[in-house]
Amino acid sequence: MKQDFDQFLPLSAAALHILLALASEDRHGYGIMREVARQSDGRYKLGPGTLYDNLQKLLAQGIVEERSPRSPDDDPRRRYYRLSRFGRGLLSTEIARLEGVVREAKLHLHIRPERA
Amino acid sequence: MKQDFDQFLPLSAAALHILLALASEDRHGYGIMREVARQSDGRYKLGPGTLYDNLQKLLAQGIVEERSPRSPDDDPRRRYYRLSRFGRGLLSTEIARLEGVVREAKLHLHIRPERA
DNA sequence: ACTCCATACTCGGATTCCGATATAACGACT
DNA sequence: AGTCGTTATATCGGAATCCGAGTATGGAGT
Repeated sequence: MKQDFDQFLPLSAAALHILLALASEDRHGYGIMREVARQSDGRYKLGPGTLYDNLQKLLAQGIVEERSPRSPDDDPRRRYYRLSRFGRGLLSTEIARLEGVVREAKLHLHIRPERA
Repeated sequence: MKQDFDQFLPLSAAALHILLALASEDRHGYGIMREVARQSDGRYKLGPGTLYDNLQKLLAQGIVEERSPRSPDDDPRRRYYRLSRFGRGLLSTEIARLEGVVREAKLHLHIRPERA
């Protein structure tokens, strides 16, 4: 039985980047912000409003889960999040969709070669 | 002189698909709707609200331009749009960004092979 | 003491989404 | 000529989303 990923797609830029940040490892909120900024070389920054709006929704949808802190010497303020199994499948599906978009675009954009 | 594409990125899903539809050829509004649905196999559909909101904004930003009808025997109701030079550059930049996202994601998602 | 950073979270205005609806011309058929 | 389904543009308004400013707190560095 196939899960209905489609009703969640396409992901917003914010949701996509949050899931992507969680794909490599479980992170707490502030860590997600830093990772998103890092992955985009500082070009895309998530503010706290967008982050928590999205996290709340992703939690409610079962795409992301909260996890208990790993070790007791960890900063106790931190709340950790991880991708659920469903979320991982969803992200994979979205990535496949984006590959299609990229492929389609390349057919119609003459990509100018980088200056050597 | 480098244009400041960054302030327009990331594109929303709607804007991205509209630009993508215009990358292959100039189209009128309704044609954009059909092309977007076609490219996504009917999974992503643009309603008129989203379409015209976006079109208006893209026109104001100089990303898309209006064009005169090609031939006099064309349906006179149609209003045609085309990607501006700037819009084409913007789309290219966004596609490059998305390729980075896809690459990053693949590092961390173990793609499970299709059932044989 | 003061400042900066890390961390979580709220609030509210602005923006965007998006379906319902309106309007009307076109094509095909009877 | 009339009817129906499709093509086509456009607006409206409520819902969803974005997103920066602000609040709060503790720890580290100077």
